[in-house]
Amino acid sequence: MTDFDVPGARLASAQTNFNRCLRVSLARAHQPRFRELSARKLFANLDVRERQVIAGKILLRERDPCDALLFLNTGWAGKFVTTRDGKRHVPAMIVSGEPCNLSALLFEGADYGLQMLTAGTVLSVPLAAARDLQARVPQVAHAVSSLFLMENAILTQHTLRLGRLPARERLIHLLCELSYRTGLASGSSSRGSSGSTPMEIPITQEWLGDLLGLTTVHVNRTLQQLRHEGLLQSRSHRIVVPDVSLLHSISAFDPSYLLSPRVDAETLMA
Amino acid sequence: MTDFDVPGARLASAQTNFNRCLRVSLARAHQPRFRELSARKLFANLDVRERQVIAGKILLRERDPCDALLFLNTGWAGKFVTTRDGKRHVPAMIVSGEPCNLSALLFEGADYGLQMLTAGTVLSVPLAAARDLQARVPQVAHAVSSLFLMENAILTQHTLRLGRLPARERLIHLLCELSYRTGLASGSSSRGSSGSTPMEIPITQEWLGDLLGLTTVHVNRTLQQLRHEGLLQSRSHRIVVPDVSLLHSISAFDPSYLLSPRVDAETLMA
DNA sequence: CGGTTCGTTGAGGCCCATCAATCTATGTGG
DNA sequence: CCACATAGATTGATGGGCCTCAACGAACCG
Repeated sequence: MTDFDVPGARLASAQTNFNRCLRVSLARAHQPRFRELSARKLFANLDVRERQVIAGKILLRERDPCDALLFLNTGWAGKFVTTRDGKRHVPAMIVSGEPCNLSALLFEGADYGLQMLTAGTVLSVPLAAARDLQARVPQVAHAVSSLFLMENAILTQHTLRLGRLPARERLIHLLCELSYRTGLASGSSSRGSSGSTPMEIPITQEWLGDLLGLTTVHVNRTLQQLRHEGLLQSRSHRIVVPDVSLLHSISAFDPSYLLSPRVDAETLMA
Repeated sequence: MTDFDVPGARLASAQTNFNRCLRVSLARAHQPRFRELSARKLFANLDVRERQVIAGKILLRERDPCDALLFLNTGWAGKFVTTRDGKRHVPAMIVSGEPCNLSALLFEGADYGLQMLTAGTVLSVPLAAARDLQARVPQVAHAVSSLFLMENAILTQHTLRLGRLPARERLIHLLCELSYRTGLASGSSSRGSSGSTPMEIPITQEWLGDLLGLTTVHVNRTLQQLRHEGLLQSRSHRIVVPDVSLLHSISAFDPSYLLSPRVDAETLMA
């Protein structure tokens, strides 16, 4: 159950990875200006640490105070809360490149826990420094708002899934969203050819259930159904979607909430 | 279906009402410094308009562009989205004093519609001016982030309701949240005495269903159950909770996500 | 007073939860 | 190298919460 700072040579790249995370997050929020802005100017003096963590590692306990802003550099993680009757609820997944505890910037103590689903690496920025930057640099403040907005859009869609979709559609809709968040949207196959776009999600059926408001038993049966339809395969700890575009074609998934044109940061900063 | 700018004498108070809305929003987000900061200094030159609107008025249509930042001054409103199969989903309610379309600050076009549940008044700030302010004044940027965070926390709790609670608890939990958001928390009876705290919510059972992921039929039956338990009365368009503290006592509702101490703005602005 | 919206009630059925057992994969220690 | 432990996946039986369809009553409004 140990994890450790990445030593030596890899430490030098912590700063680089942090910038990459910010670029990923902000590019996803369509703030193109930040791709260049952030890297050199804004975060040059930050004390970014990179940590390797094992699968199952709890990065943050519910209601624990926290003195760092975390980004997930590689791997998969999830937020969780424990209800009074002992059940677990998962309000959100976190994929690589996304911020983990944005609320820490404004809120003392997270209202959720944070656990790794896989092994991976986590970047951390001292909270005081991050807050200072947010307060002093308008571009940073704007970037923070953009990230909050993205989380809001994702949460809003999640309420739609939970409130309005039956299990099968709930699952498909989630998989579609994750395909976009991991950058594997159907049309954007990196090769120009018309090859299928595979996606692999390292998640247990228990996590899926807690995320989708279903029991593991029903998640299992729903997965079987989708397996029989040829939409996915599932092994232990793992769901494989051989062709993401197939999912998109049958789900009428509208990714605009993840992609819509935002106000260009440039016009705001002028 | 007409609505109009408030003429003459009342127009003069638009600015005042806007400041009140900001104070309400930010005080709720525990940013005490803003109570004084915002009123005179920050928003002095904004062209705030106040509009009276009738019940049922659609303030914003889904996917419509929008050129104003809206605050709900008085009355009740709700966000809604229409699913592909024609059903309506309600991701959030808006009570007086809360921002309506925060996302407009960063996002071209809302991804939800906005409708009044009651008659009321709406304050609007030209979007360009609001964005300018957000970009130039760190305090405003920080305030915006605070408001996003508050929405975020409310959405997160909503996913817990939808994903983990049965109809009865879902409804009670919602009522508890609304009691806090309207400032009618059980303990905070304005008179020091131990009188009961009543709350009145002007909402139809159809809206409740679309908000809680239930059918109107089942909302109706659940309300009947709570009525028989003496927890509430419901008339047409209206739910009355005679004693909010009763609800709180049976629901184990934890309002910390609405109340927890935030980072004081003062320390950030120093 | 007629139309429209909202609320209410009943019958029937399905989706999904619950309970419980079995199976598999993985890892661990003797 | 095997017995054992553990976590996750799978399967079946049963039941209940909530949906669906449909009709009627009640309140509101022009």
